[in-house]
Amino acid sequence: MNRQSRPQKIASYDPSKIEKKWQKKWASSKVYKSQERKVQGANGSKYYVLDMFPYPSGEGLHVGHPKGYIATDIVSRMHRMQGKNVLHPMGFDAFGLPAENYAIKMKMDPAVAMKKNVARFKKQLEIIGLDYDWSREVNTTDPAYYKWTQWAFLQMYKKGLAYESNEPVNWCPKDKTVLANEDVENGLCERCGTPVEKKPMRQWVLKITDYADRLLADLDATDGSSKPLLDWPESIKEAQRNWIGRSEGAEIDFKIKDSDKVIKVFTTRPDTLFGVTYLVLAPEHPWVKELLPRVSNKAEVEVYISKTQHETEIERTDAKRDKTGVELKGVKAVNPANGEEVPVWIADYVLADYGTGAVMAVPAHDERDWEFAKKFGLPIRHVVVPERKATTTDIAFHDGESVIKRNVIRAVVKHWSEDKYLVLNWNEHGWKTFISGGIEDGESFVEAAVREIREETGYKNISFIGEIGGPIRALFYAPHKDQNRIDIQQGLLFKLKDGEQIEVSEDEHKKHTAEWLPFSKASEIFNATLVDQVLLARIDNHQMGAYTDSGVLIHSGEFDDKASSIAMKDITAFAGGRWVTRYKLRDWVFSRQRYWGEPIPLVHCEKCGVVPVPEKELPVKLPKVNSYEPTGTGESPLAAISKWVNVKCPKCGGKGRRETNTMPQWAGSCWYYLRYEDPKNKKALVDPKKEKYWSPVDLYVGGAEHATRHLIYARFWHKFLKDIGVVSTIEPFTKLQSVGLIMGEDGRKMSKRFGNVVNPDDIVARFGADTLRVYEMFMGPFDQSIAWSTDSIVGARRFIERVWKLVYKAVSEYGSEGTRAGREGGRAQALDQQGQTAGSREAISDTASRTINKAIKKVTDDIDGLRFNTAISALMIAANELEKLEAVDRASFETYLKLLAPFAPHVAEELWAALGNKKSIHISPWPQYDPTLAVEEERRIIIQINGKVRGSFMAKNGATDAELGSAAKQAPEARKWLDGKDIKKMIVVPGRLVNFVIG
RNA sequence: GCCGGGAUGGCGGAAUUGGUAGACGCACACGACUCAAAAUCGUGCGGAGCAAUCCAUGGGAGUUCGAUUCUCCCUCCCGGCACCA
Repeated sequence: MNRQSRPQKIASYDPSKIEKKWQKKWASSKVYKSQERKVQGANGSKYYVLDMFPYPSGEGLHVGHPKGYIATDIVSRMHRMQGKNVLHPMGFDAFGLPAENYAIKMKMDPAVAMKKNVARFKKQLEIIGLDYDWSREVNTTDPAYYKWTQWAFLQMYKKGLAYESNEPVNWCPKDKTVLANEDVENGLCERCGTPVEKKPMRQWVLKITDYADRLLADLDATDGSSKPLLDWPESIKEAQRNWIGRSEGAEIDFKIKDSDKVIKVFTTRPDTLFGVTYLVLAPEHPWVKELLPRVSNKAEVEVYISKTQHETEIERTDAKRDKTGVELKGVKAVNPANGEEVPVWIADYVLADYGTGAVMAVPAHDERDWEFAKKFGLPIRHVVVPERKATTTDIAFHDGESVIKRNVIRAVVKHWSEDKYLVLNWNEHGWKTFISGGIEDGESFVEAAVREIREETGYKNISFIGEIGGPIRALFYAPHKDQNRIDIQQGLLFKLKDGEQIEVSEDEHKKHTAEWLPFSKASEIFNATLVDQVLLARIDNHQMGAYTDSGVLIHSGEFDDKASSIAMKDITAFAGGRWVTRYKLRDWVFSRQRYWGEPIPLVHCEKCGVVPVPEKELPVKLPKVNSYEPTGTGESPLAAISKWVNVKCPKCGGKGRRETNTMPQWAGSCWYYLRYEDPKNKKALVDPKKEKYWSPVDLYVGGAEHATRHLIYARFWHKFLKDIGVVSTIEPFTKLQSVGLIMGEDGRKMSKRFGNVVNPDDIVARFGADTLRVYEMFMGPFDQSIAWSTDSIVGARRFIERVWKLVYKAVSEYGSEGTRAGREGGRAQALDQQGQTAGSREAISDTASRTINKAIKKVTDDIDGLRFNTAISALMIAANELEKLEAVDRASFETYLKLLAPFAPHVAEELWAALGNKKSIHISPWPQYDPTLAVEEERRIIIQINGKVRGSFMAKNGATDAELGSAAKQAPEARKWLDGKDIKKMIVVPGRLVNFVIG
């Protein structure tokens, strides 16, 4: 090829020259504007791609932030080129603690600090070349925006979903505000890490629990077909399910003896009701105060209550901590199932705000109750036991024979010095079993066991270690007595002090001999009923405490012998209880005692009580104050501005006082995605027509850390807005994709604290925005956390430069030396002007178009599936293949640029223009995949011998199995293995492989 | 503890109705160009072995002609929930 004909006019790649130029041009020509005229278009043609809008902190962006924005940018660009009306907006979420704390630190007005930060963020986003429609920008701190946040709150208030409460709530002493449950992580304030205290405070609360069932159920809803309504990562759905924490169970009333009061308990295990041995109330339970006068140890109880009140959440909820509690002496509760009187305790392991604040304690079947009972010496009664049935025919239950029920002990005896167990070897049957026997009148379990051990083995110095969990029910046939037996077998663990023995009776000796079996040989123990195996497993796994699984009921009156799981509802009914559903989700504490948030639009009137601000007076603007510092008094700094606070009551005109609490950080983000659809509307939150056109969001991309806050809150608001007719869909976000973090080069989280922050501006300056974009998308699977590597980024840059050079092949090799392609935008010459033979031209363009065609499919599918790393890989492969060709026809190269355009919009646009195109590549039509081009004439067929790859050969497409088989047999690699061998079987996978199975 | 997701070369990662493991990129080595270096281009690059070949997708079993892919058990890592009755 004639290299001299390379056009001189295309300069070498210099991102700093082209990127700003195109960014300006795109903005001025409004390439990305989601035009209103299209709002009238067919509904199917819209595509709404949304990023979780940033919170403009003072630190600016690091390279991890734009990762999600680049992804949505790529997706939205492809959809735009595919002819859809794309909505890809951006805005800022700027109310709340972090911004306020930053402003206080910098001694600035939060509003001023926010403006500065927003400007900086926007600039940082701009240089990356993102295709946002900035005409739709929203900002949650803009009064024109928060007017509608306040409006939505008022609608909730009117529907009874916002209520005032004085319950104890999470209080952060450092940030001096109450926190929602969601803002507390392991008992610490999510923002500052300070241990959270429980404090009764006046606060506004949103009744999100009213929506708990819908929030949960719609996670698994389908869209009418079998497709899930929410195409969300399973991990996020699961996090929400956990957070909502639905559980079904029974509410059961325990009467207090000599009182008309009733203690309601909530339990998920009403089947264990007959095993209740005491009740426990939360120290805050309202009855505690009322019962106090009749409690004989009043002082002790009061000390305990005040102690628990002074604990932080982290102390209170530490499960590893020893159980504490105190009995309300003199108070008895009556078990409605059996009329038994049981003591009543208070203990801080029972939470006041879950269930009913009281539990029925069944130590035999609940680990916490077990621990508590052991510590305070309370009785333990087993009522649910696992069942084992003999299965071998000789000892399986015989139909028709009589059935005997017995209480039996099984003694597991450890050797005094070795890791061995004492078993009986039954002469007649050859069984090895643990020692067992019935209980005689007046004997305890341990006494019975000690007697049996002595009688059967002669060992006499025995010490008791403990019960091996609860009893086990065993069903089997005893051949020597001709009877079916139902044994309730209690396992007991012993250890011998020494080997001293007494004489064993002749009788016993005939039956069996004692033997020591090492633990490793435990499988030799006769296991027809499996009871001994269960005992060993319990010892091995240290499961000697509560039995928490289901099983068969005992000591349960008329419910004996029934399956516990089936008896649950019957026992509930029998005890006069109710079947109920409970959630872990708590109502959303919605007020903050801080300045920087939306004012809550309510007025407190001496006469009328709480009065909502009339809608026409919205927004209630946040006034300027002299001091932003939180007061810590339970009032926000707004309380100090008497001009603002003191208003006329909207209802009676009398003296009123504005609510001074503000909304939490998460308020504005609950509905911002709706405002983008109609950002300037002064009359409504969103115009119903526009809402109907754009909603729901088709793709939502953001951090997984929002799983149990923003994403639950937003779903809650959305469902409420649906209920009042503001929105048309039951869920806001159809598809959700979480972004994997970009870690620092040291593998730690990117943070100023670790000094490992990489600034995107620096990367753009050094390598260009296109390189940054390609690199971030190429790093690995999009949702995975991967460490940044400035070393590896050169790969992305090299790739772009190789594409840049490919343009020479496209414009010159077929063109004359007069080609003016280049920065002047001269149009490339048509293919056939140069002296090439038609045949080779065709061959080359055929190869090129096949290469491109493959890439079209892969790139399109991968962008749709958000597999950007493999899409880029496909682009690299295509570039490598094009490079090998002597020339590339223009059409193929232009198609290639289109595929590249979403990833590297500046380079693609520059080269596109260099080829003479006048309109932006970003509004050119997306290429179509041609399946006929994918059909190849020949394919490589793999030869396998016994499943191992031994060679390959080329075969015509469409060759029959027989043809492939004989061709494979002829191949030298196959001959080597097949000669002199018997071919037992031949497997042909058409178009793939031939496998010979030989002896 | 319960639930969800993972584990593949020196590194990031490819590979799905079970069919050539390691695509693509980084790093590295050698070669070309250069006075030299950088850049660029070319070649190689899982391990062992001169080779034939063998071993290899966290570990162990199983199903199969054939397993990174399916089943069971185990280990470790990440994430969510957690004294929620």
